[in-house]
Amino acid sequence: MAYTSPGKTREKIYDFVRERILSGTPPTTRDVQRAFGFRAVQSARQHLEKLVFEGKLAKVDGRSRGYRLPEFGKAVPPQLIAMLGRVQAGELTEAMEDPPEYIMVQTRFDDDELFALTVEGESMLHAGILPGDVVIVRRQPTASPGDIVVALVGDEATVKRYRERDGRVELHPENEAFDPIIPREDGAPFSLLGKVIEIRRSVE
Amino acid sequence: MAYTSPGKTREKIYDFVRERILSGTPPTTRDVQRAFGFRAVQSARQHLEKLVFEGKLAKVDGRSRGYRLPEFGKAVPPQLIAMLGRVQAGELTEAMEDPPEYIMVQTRFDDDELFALTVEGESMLHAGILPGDVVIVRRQPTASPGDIVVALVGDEATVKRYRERDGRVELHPENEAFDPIIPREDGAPFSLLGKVIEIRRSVE
DNA sequence: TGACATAACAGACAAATGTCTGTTTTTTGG
DNA sequence: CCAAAAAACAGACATTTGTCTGTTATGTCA
Repeated sequence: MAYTSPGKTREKIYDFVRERILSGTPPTTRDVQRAFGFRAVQSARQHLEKLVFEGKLAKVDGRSRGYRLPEFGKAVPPQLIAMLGRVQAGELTEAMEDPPEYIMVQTRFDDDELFALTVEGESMLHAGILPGDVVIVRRQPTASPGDIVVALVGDEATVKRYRERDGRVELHPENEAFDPIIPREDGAPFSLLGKVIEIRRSVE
Repeated sequence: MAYTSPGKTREKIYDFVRERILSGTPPTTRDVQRAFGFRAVQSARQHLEKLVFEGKLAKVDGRSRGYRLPEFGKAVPPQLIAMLGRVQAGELTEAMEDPPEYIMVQTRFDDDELFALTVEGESMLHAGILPGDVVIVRRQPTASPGDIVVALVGDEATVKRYRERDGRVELHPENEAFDPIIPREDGAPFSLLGKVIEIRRSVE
């Protein structure tokens, strides 16, 4: 490879490695070599080791594809969580799609206490939650008044604002066209699935 | 390792591998061997290959740590994009925070044509965009009527609905309390920064 | 019980990958 | 221009990892 001014190529290598780590497969030393057209492995290795020395990359010695992003030590690591779909027999199951879909989130919660769901209906319009929005939910059996929660009412998953009134749970829509759900009153089986911690909308 | 009934161990291996892939480092055959206490590499390999055959895992032959989640072949790779902050001298610059903040997105667009921004104000309330929401924006100099765009009006970045009327550009809020902005009329310098492609809200 | 499929083991080779020593070329900065 | 630093190259060895052939043990099911 042609000679470049100090740091120039290193920066590109950093970008390349970062990209690869984020996409799920850290590169091997020779991956980097090939990607940059080095004629010697050592050229790639030198840059990589320097990046580690500078603290811009971390590394597990001796293991293949051992480069990591250091900031993930302290910062919130990205996690993939499953998109859940239909409601079946009283519980949410993975969507029908054969390849189950995942979305990437960054939270301090553990990924197995999280799931995501596509919102149907306009009952939370005034809370800024529209049909088609994806909500990311943390599984928890209880909630605090004011929380936006996902609950199973009958065999339908629904997103509502959690309230308490006279010691009873109430699920409030945020749209005048809908009525509050007062679980024990209308006899529908009720269970709290979790609390909404993030909302996403794609508008391409 | 003790003998187990058919499929039993295989299922656990699948969970193990999936976990490892999701957490960023696919395991090696011998990682699996060790994790399950097999005394032969082939034991692990046999299970892994069968999982691939069943379609539950995908694999890049010959490469180290070559196991993948099958759905990931086509999925969009995640990217980190910069959170932009204040408006300075007519253009958006990176927020003051020393460690520049990044957020992870998955889109088909290139990461250097994307940026993210925190929404201030309630002018897009009825479009489900609240103060504090993060919008992910694709830089583009033009837009189509109906798009939600980010524009620089004066020296303030603003999120509005893009409209055209009599061949003139209009920026419409979605909240009666605000008035449309008709750029060339009130003489304020105007430039279109880009189009909003995603909205995110954290509600922890 | 016996035939068959599956699970697990043994040992080895080959390819990929990490690592090393030393040299040459180019850039940088005074 | 010169010395020092950085970049790139060359070639090799060691370890890790993928892969293979064949064998033994255990579970399944009629």
